[in-house]
Order: sequence, then structure tokens, then C-alpha cells
Amino acid sequence: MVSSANLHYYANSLFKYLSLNLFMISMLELRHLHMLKALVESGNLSRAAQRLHLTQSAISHQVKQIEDHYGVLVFERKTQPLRLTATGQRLHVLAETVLAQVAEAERDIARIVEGQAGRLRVAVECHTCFEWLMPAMDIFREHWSEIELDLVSGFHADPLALLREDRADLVVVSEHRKHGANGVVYHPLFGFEIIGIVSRLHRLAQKEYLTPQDFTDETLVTYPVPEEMLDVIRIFLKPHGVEPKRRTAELTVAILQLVASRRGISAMPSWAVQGYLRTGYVQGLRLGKEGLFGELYAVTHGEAAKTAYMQDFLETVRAVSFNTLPGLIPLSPA
Amino acid sequence: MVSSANLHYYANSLFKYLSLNLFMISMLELRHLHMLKALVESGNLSRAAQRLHLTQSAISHQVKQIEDHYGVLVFERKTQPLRLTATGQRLHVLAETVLAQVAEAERDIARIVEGQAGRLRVAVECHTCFEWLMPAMDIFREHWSEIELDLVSGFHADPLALLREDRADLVVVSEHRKHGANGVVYHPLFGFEIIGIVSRLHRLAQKEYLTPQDFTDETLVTYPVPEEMLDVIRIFLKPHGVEPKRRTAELTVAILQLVASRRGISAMPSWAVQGYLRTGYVQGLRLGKEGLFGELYAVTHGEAAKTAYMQDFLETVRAVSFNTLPGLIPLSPA
DNA sequence: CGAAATTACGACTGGCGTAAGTATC
DNA sequence: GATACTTACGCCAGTCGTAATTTCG
Repeated sequence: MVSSANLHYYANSLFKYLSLNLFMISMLELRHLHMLKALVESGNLSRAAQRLHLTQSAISHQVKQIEDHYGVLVFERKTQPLRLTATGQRLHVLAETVLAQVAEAERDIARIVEGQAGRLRVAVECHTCFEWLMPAMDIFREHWSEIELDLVSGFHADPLALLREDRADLVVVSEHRKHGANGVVYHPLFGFEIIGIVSRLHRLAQKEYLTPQDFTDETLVTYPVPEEMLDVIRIFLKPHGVEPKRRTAELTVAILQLVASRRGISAMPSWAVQGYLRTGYVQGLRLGKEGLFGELYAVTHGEAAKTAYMQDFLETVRAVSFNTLPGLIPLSPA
Repeated sequence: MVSSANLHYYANSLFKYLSLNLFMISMLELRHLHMLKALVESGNLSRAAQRLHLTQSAISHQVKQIEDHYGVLVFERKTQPLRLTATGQRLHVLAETVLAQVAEAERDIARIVEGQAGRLRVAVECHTCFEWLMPAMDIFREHWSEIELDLVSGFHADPLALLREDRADLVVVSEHRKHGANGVVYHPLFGFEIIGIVSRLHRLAQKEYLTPQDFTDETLVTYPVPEEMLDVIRIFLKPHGVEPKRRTAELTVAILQLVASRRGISAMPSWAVQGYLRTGYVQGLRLGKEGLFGELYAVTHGEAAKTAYMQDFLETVRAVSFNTLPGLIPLSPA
């Protein structure tokens, strides 16, 4: 038994169904374009899913939907690496251009809504971070020329103090304390693995992974920062009572040189050293059986976090990072 | 009581909710852009809804969704005609460019899928139809330069015979017989009102609408086609036993001249005469209290209807017509 | 009052998740 | 067997429709 209202509903549904097919009001949505972009940039369904905070299954569904609609495959199966078909490539080109235009329009709208300019003073406590921060800031500056963009220089023991004292609008930190204090908000940027670095010729290079004890009689080469800020020490070594000698260097290459010449071993974000591992003088090793992982957060005032340019800055940092650094892990919000 | 599976589900939903807000994976979809385009082109929510085969309510919902998302109004309320806000205009520009690019990509994909060219021989039985057919064919030719596009000239008593005899691939007709015969398919183009045309000075010009009897002692001025093809006669006059004298002219202007000089009265598609009504010598009047309405269909072979270029041709015709002719009525498919 | 828009409410369904299956290296 | 993708199945959130209400000319 179907009510009259329901009858109308069914008629309408049927009609809509027909109209979508017969009248060709394309079923393609921006969702699909986002997916395709992520798919190409991350190389397979699972990683694309991670980036979009969806499951592999959802991506598969979306791909299938496009393929059914156009009647062609979007990417070739059973190939490594992933290869798009001609159709897939065309759609990917579309995604690139369209999504860029959408982003631009949304920035324009944000300007219309927020009216006037603002400023963004960025502080980082982490040496290697400049690798992604600089290109991200460059892109941001292009998009928001009217925002005064600054880098707070110098090293600071307590970077959050910079926020409190209104000497910075955004600071990048690696430790995640909870929200709340002074209306401060944490924005997850990305997660990454911290790997041990040893010379190819070092006896430890043969191991499957490094244990805290392996560090006992070694010299640990790091950036010149207090040991509380080094996750290897704070999380991996200290809890097991291991306190190796330390030696510091300012630059990543310098640290790697020291490791290569067997003056010590190190531990760094995997993305910071990926390029150097290829050359073969040093080797990366997992820290502990399960690995040691670090995370990066941007901290801002709650109010500042609401502006569109701040959100765009965060998005830009994530996009640049995921697109240029290998092995990053998306973090869930909050 | 919530199952474990459900718990996961809830967690995921929450997560998705958060991520959509915090990670700014824009909620804008092509749906909204289609809606905005239709909204601007048709001038108000109701007509936009008609075009998209949705209800006024759905359009209102969509607008509200955008407005909530960006925190600005998209169009100013309580103004006649409809006026977009700055945000609305920016989004409309976005819609224009993006949708054009999507359409182009879809044509490219169709070419990839279908591989090779085809041809499209168009036949029309209706004089006035050239008004929209020509611009539509021009646009189509730009998009599908490799398709051989032809116009089948001459008048034909039974236009469907052209299809059967393979002398045309698409014919435009005003009568809608059911599918089936010879695997032929009817594609609705648009509906329109047929209005009576009388001189401003004619006594009938005072009436609210014309009745069949009003035509009894008048001369009916029409295009030179058999009377079965004239809806005024077939549907409006003949059933009431009214058979006025007839006089014919080839061109719309010529017919209107005759009417203006009170040599007779006429009946034509409202869109064909809209421009001339403004000038004031002739007047349009509804035919019957409820009005007389005509419809136009394109007829093709079922097979040919499946090709993308054919579908695109139909879409182009509809788009051109709705964008240039006043007072058209969307028809439901099938 | 009619035409246009908003809104409360509810129906459906399509998009996505879980989990199990298939396939490839 | 690990990794990559597909698929069956089910849930619900979001989208749309109906209808009542408001608003304006």
C-alpha cells in the first residue's frame, strides 16, 4: 500500500533517474575530481583514501561510478605503478584546472567576506621544517599578496610563548598538548617516521631495526637543540635509560657526513633524509620493532584559526608537504 | 544498544564531519554550479528548478547550503529582477568557466570512447525552427568539427520517412507519437505556448482570450503547410467545427504584416513573435482559457541516440533554445 | 491575492564503511 | 602472504519533495 504522497515521490524519483540519464545533466561531481587528483598524486587507491580521509572502498566505488558512467576504464589495473588510461588522463587534467579555479574562487570569496587584510607571522622550532615551509610560504604569498607574511627568526625554548606574547600568529611544534590553554588551537599537519641513520659500513647496518641499547656506546649526532625536543631521546632512549654522547651539526648534510664517516649515528624524520639514502653512504633503519613516529602541528589562536587565509595556509602546508615529501602519514583532526 | 560495527560507524561519521570542517575539503559540488548557472539564466528559483527538473524547494536548499558554508548571501532577496551579491557573481563566473571545461572534457572523452567520426543530417518540418536551429548547429560544429553536419532541405509531408529511408539522422517534429516503430526514439526538446495574433485595432484585441468561435469569420494566416501540421487547426479549431479561410506566407514578418494590416489573424509559437509584440502593431492572445501548448521533439534512431555527439547536439539545442527564446517550458523525458 | 521564497518534516537513496573475496607479485 | 583492488551488504546523512508559511508587489 502506497500513499498518494509516496506515489508522487516515486514518480519524481523515477523522473529524476530518467532525466539524469536522458538529459545528460552530468553525474560528475567535484568529489570525483578531488579523488582523481589524490589518486594520481598518491599513486594508489589506499593512499588516496588516506589523504581524503575515506576508505579504499570508497575510492573504488567512486572510480567505478565514473567508469560506469563514461563506459571506459579510468586507470589500468594490475600495473605498478598506477597508470591512467587516456580517459583518466583527460579527467585528471580537468581536475587540476577545475580544482585550482575553485580554490581561487573560494579565496576571492573569503576576501569578499573578511573584507580586509591580516598578517601571519610564522615561527618554527624544527630545523628541517624549512624544507616544506619555504615552498608553502611562496605559494601562499602568491595567493594572498595582501596578507603580511613573516617568519619569526631565532630559536625559542618555548615556542608557545611566542603566541602568548603576540610575537607570532602560528607556530609549528612537534608535541601535541591538548587545546584549551589560552584559547590556543592545534592543527595537525602530518605524521612521519623517525628513522635511525647509520653508515653503510657500521655493524648496526645489518640489523633489521635498532633498539635503544644499540645506541649505548654510540655518539648521537643531532641538530643543536635541547634534548627534550628530540623525540629519539625523549621517547626512544631516555625511557630505557640510554644516554649516549651527543654531537651536533646545523645542517642535515653535515650530520649525514658525520654519520657516513662513522663519527656517530643519528635519527631523523624519514622525509628529511630520503634523498640522501639513495646515494648509498648511509642507511636508514627502523627504531624499535614498531618504529618511532613523530607528528607536526601548527598552533594558532582559536580566533585566528577561523580566518580563511589561515585555513588556506594550513591546507597549503599540507598539500605541499604531501606532494613533495615521501612517506607522510595523514593525521586525523583534533 | 549500539553494536560494535555501529560504534565504528559513528566514530567514522564523526570523523568525517570533523574532517570536512577542519580540513576544508570544500563542500562545493558541481551540482551547486549547475544550479547557479540555471538560476542566473532563468532569473528566479522556480524557473531554475524547472530547468533542472527539481523543485523550488531543492534550489532553495542548495542556495542555503552555499550561503551557510561561505557565510554570505548569494543573491539579494526581495529584489526584482534577481540580483547576485558579489559572492554570487564570483561563484557564477566560476560556474561558467568550470562547467564549460567539464563539458569540453566530456566531449573529449566521448571522442576517446567512440573513436571515430560520424555524421548528423538534420531535417526540420517547422519553419520557425531555424531561429534556434542555426545557432545550435553553429555551436555544435565548433565542438564537433569532425562530425559531418548537414541540413536536409525541402519540405516533407512525412518527415519520419526521412529517417526510415536513411536520408536524415535527426528530424524535428511537433507531434509526439510513441516510441517503437522501427526503433525510433523521441527526444523532448521544449514546450511552448501557441498564441493567437491579432491587430491591435481588431475587435478581438479587447478579449482576455480567444475562443475557437472567434475564428469563424476570420482569415487565418499561416505558413504554407498542410493543415494537419497546424496545431491551431488540428487541436483548437477543427474539434469545434471551425474552419476559417486560410491565407499563407513564407516568413514570420510577412504573416505579421498581414495581421497588422487586418487581412487576417494568426496563431504562432509565442517565442517566434515575442520580438514583434513589443513593437505594438499586433497583439498576442491566449487561445482558450487554458491556453494552447505545443511541443517539439527530435526523433532519431535508437542506436544513433546513444552516441555522445547526438546527445550533445540535443543538449545544445535545448541550451540554445532556453537561453534565447522566451517562455519555453521544459519537457519531461520519455 | 498570486508569485516567490523559506521552512518543517519526512522519505528515500546514494555514498560510504565493514568485511570478505579475488588477484597479483 | 602481503599488497592492491573489488564486491556484497547495510547504515545513515544528506538531498530532495510536500506542504504549510511568510513575504512582497
